[in-house]
Amino acid sequence: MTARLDNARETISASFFPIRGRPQTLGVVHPYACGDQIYAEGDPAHSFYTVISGAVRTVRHSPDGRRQIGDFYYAGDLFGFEANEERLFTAEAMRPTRVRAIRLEAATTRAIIATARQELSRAHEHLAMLGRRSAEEKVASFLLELAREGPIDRVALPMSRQDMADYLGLALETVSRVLSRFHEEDVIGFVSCREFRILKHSRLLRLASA
Amino acid sequence: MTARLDNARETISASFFPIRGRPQTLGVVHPYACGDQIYAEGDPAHSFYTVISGAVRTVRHSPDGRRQIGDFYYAGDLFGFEANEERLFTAEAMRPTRVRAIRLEAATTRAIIATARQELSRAHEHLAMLGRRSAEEKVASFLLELAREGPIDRVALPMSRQDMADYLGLALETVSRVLSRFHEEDVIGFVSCREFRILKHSRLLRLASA
DNA sequence: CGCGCAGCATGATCAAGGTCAATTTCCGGT
DNA sequence: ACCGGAAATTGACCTTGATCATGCTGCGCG
Repeated sequence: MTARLDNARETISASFFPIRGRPQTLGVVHPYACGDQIYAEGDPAHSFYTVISGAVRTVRHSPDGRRQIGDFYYAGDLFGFEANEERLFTAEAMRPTRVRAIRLEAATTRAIIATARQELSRAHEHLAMLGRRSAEEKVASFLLELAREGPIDRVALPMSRQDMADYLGLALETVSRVLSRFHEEDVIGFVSCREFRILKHSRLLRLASA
Repeated sequence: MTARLDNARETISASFFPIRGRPQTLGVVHPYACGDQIYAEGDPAHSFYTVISGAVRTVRHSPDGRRQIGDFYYAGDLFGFEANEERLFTAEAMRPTRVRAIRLEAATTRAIIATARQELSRAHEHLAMLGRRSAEEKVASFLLELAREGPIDRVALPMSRQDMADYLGLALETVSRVLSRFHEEDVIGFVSCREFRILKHSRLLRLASA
């Protein structure tokens, strides 16, 4: 999310992941196919996870079927630290994904705090994103967020329009329309509908106005 | 930051929470008048806090002046645990308030995790509140939330309509209108404009449909 | 005791974005 | 290469809630 977060991530990796070839003794690796549940809302929360490869989303359904996405997680990200005994969100693989599950009892306090920090940081960013902002602003900052690491051309959109919509609190069609408008105005270009490049970075920044 | 937390772990032993009547020696008590800043966006985050009495809100301003409220905190609540080195929100007293500040180095790991968990839990609740919900649903669940502890009649609204609006991602006028409608339909009754009672609890629950 | 101000309520208007519906495009499987 | 279904785009229309404007109410204070 932020540079600081990136730092945090590296710090964690340093302390928690294999250091200089030391064997990875902690945690169990699980593979998931696209769409598989990693855990479900209501499950007991005994572990947290690191994404080895692939992509994960956390979702929550309201009784009337509306969907809210908590966050998206990619390789290197930590997820699944819950504030409560039970899961509040369901975690699903968005494509073939490998994660390492770390039981809370087995984890170091330091790793737990690091995970909590990252989750909190993400939640706060997401909060700021949802409050009183226009569809254009939401989509623009979302695209910029995606493009943070990696080159500005050929940024992947690992999620569907529906996922983006449920993350941003918009309708699928609105997301699509805003993307089309950005394309129209050559702010972004589409390689395919799941991959874009930023053509006018400063313009996009202005549109996001975060 | 990580280094500091690490230190904290070693510094442990002095348990922060009152365990079996042992006096709380840790932390410094600060009094604030209504409107005072406890900390500001951008400040270094070296402490977290417990509310002794009064009420606190955390706020964030976007460049164009829009305001987003992170959360409201009352007596007994913990707040001010940041995922980053710097404060992302400003904390302000909403009326005469006393807080206890605990420096991170002085805090136990346990207290830090407890704070992080509470903050994360609140952020997630708030997230679910902001995504794709109608004004009525937002206001209804907010009122129910306020009434959670304490009796159903005479629930205090410690914040202004503007604060409620900035918390829910609505305009002040919308909040006012929805409250009026609830009043109209005898779902709630107003003692004064800052104090209400729930008349039709089940109806309010249905309106919230969380 | 009334003045003045801040907070709240309410009314009229309008635009952003949601909804419904029809195509079109993208892909994977045979 | 072709087909079929899912995902994405696009259009027409309508609802929700924002905005602007005005009036009301409670309350601190000279």
